[in-house]
Amino acid sequence: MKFASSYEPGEYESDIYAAWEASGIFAPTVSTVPVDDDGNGVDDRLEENHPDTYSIVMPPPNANGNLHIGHGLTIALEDSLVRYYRLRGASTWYIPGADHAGFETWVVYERNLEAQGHTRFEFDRNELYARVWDFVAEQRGNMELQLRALGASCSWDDLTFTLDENVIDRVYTTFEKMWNDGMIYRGEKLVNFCPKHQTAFADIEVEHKDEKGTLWDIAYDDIIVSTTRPETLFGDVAVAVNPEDKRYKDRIGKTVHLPLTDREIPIIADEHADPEYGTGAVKITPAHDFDDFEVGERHNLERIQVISESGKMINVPEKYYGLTTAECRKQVLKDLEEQGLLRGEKKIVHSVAHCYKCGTVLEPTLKEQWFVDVEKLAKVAIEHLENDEIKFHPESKKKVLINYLGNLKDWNISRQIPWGIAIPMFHQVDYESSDEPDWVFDRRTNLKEIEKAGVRYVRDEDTFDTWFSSSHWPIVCTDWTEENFNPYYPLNVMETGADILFAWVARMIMMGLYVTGEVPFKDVYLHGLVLDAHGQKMSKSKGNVINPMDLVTKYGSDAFRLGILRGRSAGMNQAFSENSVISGRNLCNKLWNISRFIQSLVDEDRGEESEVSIPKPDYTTENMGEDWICREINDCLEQIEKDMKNYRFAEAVDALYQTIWDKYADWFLESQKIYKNVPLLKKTLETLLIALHPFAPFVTEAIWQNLSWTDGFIATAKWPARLKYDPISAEGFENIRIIVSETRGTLQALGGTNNGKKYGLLYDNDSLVQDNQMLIKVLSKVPTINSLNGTPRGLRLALANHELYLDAPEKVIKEYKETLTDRVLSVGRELDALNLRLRNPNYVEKAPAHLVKETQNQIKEKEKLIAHLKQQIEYI
RNA sequence: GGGCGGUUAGCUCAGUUGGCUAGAGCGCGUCUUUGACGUAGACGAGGUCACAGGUUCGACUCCUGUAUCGCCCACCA
Repeated sequence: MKFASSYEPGEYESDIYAAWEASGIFAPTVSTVPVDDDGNGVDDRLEENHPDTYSIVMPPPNANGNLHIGHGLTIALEDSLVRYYRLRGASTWYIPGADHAGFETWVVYERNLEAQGHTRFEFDRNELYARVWDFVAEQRGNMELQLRALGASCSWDDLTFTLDENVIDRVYTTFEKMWNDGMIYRGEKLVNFCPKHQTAFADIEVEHKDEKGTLWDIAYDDIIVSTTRPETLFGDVAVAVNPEDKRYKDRIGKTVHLPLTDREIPIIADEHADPEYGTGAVKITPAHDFDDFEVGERHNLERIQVISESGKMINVPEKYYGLTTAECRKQVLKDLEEQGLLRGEKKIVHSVAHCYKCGTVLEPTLKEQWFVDVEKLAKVAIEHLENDEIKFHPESKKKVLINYLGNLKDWNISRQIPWGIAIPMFHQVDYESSDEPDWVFDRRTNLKEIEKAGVRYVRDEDTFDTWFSSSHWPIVCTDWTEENFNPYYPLNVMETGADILFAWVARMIMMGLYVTGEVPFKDVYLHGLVLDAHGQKMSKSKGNVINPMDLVTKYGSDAFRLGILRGRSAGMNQAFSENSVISGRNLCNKLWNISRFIQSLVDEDRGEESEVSIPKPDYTTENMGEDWICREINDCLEQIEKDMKNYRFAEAVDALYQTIWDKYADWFLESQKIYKNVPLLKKTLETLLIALHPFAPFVTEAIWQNLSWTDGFIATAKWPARLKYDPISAEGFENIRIIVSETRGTLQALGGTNNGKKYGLLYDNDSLVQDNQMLIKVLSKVPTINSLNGTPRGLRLALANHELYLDAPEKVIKEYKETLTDRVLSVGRELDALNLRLRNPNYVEKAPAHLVKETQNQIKEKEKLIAHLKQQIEYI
């Protein structure tokens, strides 16, 4: 037997994936190389007769890491789209990637290095780069196996690593263009610097946390300033007061004595000083505070660096030299206290910048770095966004993004870590010796030193911010070039986490427009965070992390995918629990058993068929149940098509659950236990399997391979066309469903056990019941169904339009009287509400006619029902 | 301070131009060895749609306000 009594995903999944991969079906069918079939020199794909393309790039997971739950969601979403469009006949290109994860990987590597008793300073940059490369190569591969286990139908030959040559080439080309366009500049600015990791960060990488701190009041002569960082006073170059502040008006332009030193510093007027806060006077330290830096710019003040990159005091009186900032603060406070200059302290809560990786407090540090002037980039991006060239899901994120771009500051792209793409800039060694520029662009970053026009240049040691290269992702993955038309660019959709809207999506849009002149993708779908079952953020410290691979092993890949897609909508953080995966597993098993059952009917049927080979008969519908299921399946297909277009994954999955389980299995298949229509069973099963395949690729393929009549892979099947059926007959089946449900419900309500076995059904003068008596009997599990000849007897079922009785004894019926009375009351209330609505002249006048008519019909039905119920009560 | 989002059943969530008796999954209760499936089937209980106003014939849906939870950005000497 091919079909075991339950579906065991572990027995099928890896073989199925291997078969898919070996057959090459994940590769796109339309190439990126121009095609000129008719020799007219024009790429023929520009015309309409070629298949559609569908392209999507995977946000590259860390090359040497493992997949976490967010990746699981990413793959479930993206692969469902890709498989769906593949079934719809598009040339799909799902491009996998691997991220060198510059900083992340570096942190892990440096930790290893330190564990072995080494430090980064023992090696030069090239050596370190080579060592990390080997480290990553050793660890690599895990995540790729995990992507396969999740069923990702990506084109493995096209896997792009963020340090691949073509990526670096493209990044250098862009950088060169920007350099020539004057958009790159080297500036000494304050940067967020992590003293532990010895690198700077972009604003976006900084994590702000509220912390308790102290605000000290210090006397600078007669002016009291407030500060949370007394140790930086050695870097003070001014005291600022608000120009409107009357208290200090006549002091502006004068000087005060800087405590603990012999320096005089000026009192300046600047809006930055808030008269309401503290004493209204602020010390200005341009080298160690972002606001002060700007004040310094405005007033052309000196920048005195008093904290080194390793966090030690420099350029300070000898007493303080070499102390850590914490030690220095203590000493300064002590000395001020002794001199009577410390005038007060207050506990406050303020937000402090931390390294998002190690939690160390970031030190604003003066550094020479490469910056991208983002003004033009942001402006162009905003124009295209406002022009609606990219559709966002959820829609609201577009506004958020435009708002962000409107306030963007210049982008620091220098990082002081060796693991990354080297910045292709070289500076002159001997500045005096030539008129050549100080800095030159050159791609030969494998060299430390180059010579140009007889001048020696040395390479900048820094590497690019990863987001600078990542922002090229749609361009590099699709092999976009300046020369050729590329049918895969722009991407159809960019699917990624809402948390990197600014860091990644914003930059891809700016870079895509800058490099290609086009937006890099047509749609953006952003998913929220996967939270634990109680809506809490997953974290190692809380111990509530769910590993997707554990769930795949336990319940199967399909179960995981179905489970994580359910109840999820774009942009929303959503809780996730094992329960939803269990429910997915159950659906897979259900479908498996449906298929097993149908295969057994097909096997039986074959024996009875004549041996003469006649053309394969198409299916036809022969009764109401068959017409009905065709209608329901068609509705389901329509729903899925609409949902996929709008990225409503959960709704599509829901529609499939309901159709397969509540309709196909519970009603149609049950009815087929009496009337078998094997061609239709085959056709409908195929349809449902294909429709579910994007979401549950493995079980549908496993079934497809086990069925006796199907060919090829379901993964490359054709999306089903609508089924043919008789709509009037289909609607008729709804009556049967009402009759059966009412019968079942009444049997349960009668009290006692196993009533279904005890009481038969009687009908009077009802052709629908007469024509379908077998079906009604079997579905409602009554022992008999007969025409009532003569006086009605038993319990009349509460159906407005059908004369149907349960042949129960009087005693049982009497006990049911109360239930009937309750029912009359409740139907009565519904009737009152309907009547009220209809008695409102405004409703009758203004509501659409079909609604009014519907209300009238409902009233008729309810009235009839009440009459029947009352009649029954009296009869008892 | 600016912005965004949530508040619907015990839990997690749907509810798409305002219109059938507000739905699903899980959980809960009762019953059931039925031509596949107990990872199942049948039936059922459970909701003042956060609150207060407003618009409308009609509001979970639109508007205003309040409460509450959460996120993002900026600022915090």
